[in-house]
Amino acid sequence: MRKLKADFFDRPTLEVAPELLGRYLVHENVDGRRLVGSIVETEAYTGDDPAFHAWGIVDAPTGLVKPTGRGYDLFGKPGHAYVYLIYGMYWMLNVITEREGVAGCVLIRGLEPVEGESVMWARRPAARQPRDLTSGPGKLTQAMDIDGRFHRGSLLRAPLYFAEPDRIEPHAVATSSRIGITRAVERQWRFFCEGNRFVSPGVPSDIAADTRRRSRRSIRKRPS
DNA sequence: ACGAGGATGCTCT
DNA sequence: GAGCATCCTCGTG
Repeated sequence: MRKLKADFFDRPTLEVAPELLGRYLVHENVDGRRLVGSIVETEAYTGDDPAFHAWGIVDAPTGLVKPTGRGYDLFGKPGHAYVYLIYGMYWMLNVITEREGVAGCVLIRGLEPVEGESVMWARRPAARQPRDLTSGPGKLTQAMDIDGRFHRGSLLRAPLYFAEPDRIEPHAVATSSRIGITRAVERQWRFFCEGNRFVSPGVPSDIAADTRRRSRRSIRKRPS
């Protein structure tokens, strides 16, 4: 099992995101226990992307980070971690993509446990069945013991890194709109292993927006 | 099997 | 003060 190197991530984000499927995320814990998951779901975010956190500090046509941009200096450092807290509770793990100076990253949204599953059960008390352990971006960071201490760190070496398994399980790659966003919902930038139980249960944002429209209309039509 | 609502903290307006 | 790349619990069928 070889670690993925910087050149894997030093490419267009829309190439990296689907190719991460079937590859491993490995956390070598301090107590020597290894937590390993096979990636089954990812999302791409780029500089030319209104849904991206770095939108606004990026020159939209080129995707280049403006030199005046505060923070986000790590964009353009392929293979590094962009980790942030969402809803005050859950950590999201992204890996930086693209060449130097260009903004982009891939959100890891789903893992299939490969090693250390007993540790994951202990870290995820709400889990009722195996799929509850890692089927979502917030769940998998809890299970894998990933939080803000990894922000800005390298994901090319221990304790946290990506790896090429001895054999990649055959899988069909499906796409959809990304989950939980309100902008650029028409972009089909979510990639997942079709039929895999560890894909997150969320509804793609274009479908969710359509469902909301329908339910509002039915309320309006209801006689009073 | 759904659906609604709450938790909770950081960033941006 | 609002919004957020989420998850969990507790209702109702």
